[in-house]
Amino acid sequence: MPPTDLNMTPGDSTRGRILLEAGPIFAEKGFRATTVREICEQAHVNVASINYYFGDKRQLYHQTVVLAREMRVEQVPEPNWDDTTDPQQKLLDFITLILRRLVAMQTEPWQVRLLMREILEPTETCKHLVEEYFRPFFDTLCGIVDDLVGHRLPEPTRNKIGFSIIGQCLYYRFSAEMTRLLIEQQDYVDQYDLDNLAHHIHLFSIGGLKQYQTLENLRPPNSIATKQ
Amino acid sequence: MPPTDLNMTPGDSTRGRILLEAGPIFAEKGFRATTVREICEQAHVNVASINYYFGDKRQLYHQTVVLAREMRVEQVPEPNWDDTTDPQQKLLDFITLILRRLVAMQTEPWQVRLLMREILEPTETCKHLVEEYFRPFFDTLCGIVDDLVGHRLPEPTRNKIGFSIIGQCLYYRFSAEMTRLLIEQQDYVDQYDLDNLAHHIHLFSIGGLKQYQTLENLRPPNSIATKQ
DNA sequence: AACTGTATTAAACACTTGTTTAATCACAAC
DNA sequence: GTTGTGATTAAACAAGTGTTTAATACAGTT
Repeated sequence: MPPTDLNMTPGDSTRGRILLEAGPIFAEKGFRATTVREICEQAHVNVASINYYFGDKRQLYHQTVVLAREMRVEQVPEPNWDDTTDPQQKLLDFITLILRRLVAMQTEPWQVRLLMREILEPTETCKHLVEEYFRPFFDTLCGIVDDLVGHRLPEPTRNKIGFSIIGQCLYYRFSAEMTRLLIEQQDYVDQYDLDNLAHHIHLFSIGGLKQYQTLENLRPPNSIATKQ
Repeated sequence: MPPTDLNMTPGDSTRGRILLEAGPIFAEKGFRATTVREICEQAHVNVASINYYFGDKRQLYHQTVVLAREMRVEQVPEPNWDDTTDPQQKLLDFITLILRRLVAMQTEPWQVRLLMREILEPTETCKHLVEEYFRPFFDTLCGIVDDLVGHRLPEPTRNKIGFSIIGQCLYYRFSAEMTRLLIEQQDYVDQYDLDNLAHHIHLFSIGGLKQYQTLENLRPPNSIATKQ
């Protein structure tokens, strides 16, 4: 029976080497388009090794996604807050955390690409990802929103505010390549760095949140007039 | 030489039938994972027909993307405004237009899936898409933002506001499947219908825009304090 | 009826895919 | 030294890929 390499630094063993070489390739080309032969060539192992260590290609993919999440959490740790931390500061920190960990401006680590693939086209692996990672992440954001609004919002409303904040951030990951076609290349480098973007999204979101601080905006949308 | 079917209703001819059957399959599985044999089987044509009519698989794909855009514009026409239309109403109409045409809540027409693929992983076809479709679309939004803010913003700032609005909308397309894993299935059906979402995004964005109506927030982010 | 150019077809081609097999290697235990 | 066990290998396998070819069918024209 092949070894499982739990709690070991990948890269030392043959199994770990496969994992670390497979990750970037899966991230770049997706599960289907990636060939086991390319992975094995990169890792300098025989084509049979993948089936020997992981059973099949699918289980290897699953393991790379799990590893990607673990590495990303370690690479970009959460900010440490205490009871006195200002909610506005918390929001800015949180936006910065998303941009750093999941958007990764300019650069694009393979771990990020892989996780984005799971958001866009979830496989079985994504359920694991949501429960272990995204849900606690989102709950943290909802807590900050509650503090900033100052009173209890209906859950769907609070969720939508959360999605508005996350959506602004993730735009720069999902639409990055198209955005580069849309605006001046030089502007993109100069004006869309991490701090600049975090500042804008924070400012814009604080404004959006203010709309929900007054109770009058909480009524449901009664007969919105839209054409067609 | 095979016919080109310009200005013809697809579906009548063999060529048109291939195009209409290829679209949904490319949308569902992507270019690479789609096989010409599956397309030909669906369209009840011989495997050689694709090469006969389109040259190769790639050119067929390009034509399906162009067709998808044309159909989507026709299916969801732009609202008609005049000089007296309120900018706030314009913004709501525009948000509704994005949600209808590009996000398509609940349902997911193959044309939308195909266009999203081009945003996420642009091929050569995307350049054509940006110039013919996305750029004028985005310019319209920027015009509305200008009207609402009331004074001239630096272009990168105005663009970022535009991206904040579009980002909130596209979130519900890109992260739709993951969001369904995150929140109650029933809530998603009840609380995230098109009008409800348009209302929230409109309200939230109006708040965000107000932050830029006062000139004081226009200074660059000077030394934002973020951990790590 | 013969010709012409387009449309369609079955079959073959050359190549890549994930997986399996059986042989070989390395190395510790006895 | 022999044995045994896990690691690694080259080779083969079976299925699927996009594309090409050469033959055939079918109109419309002369």
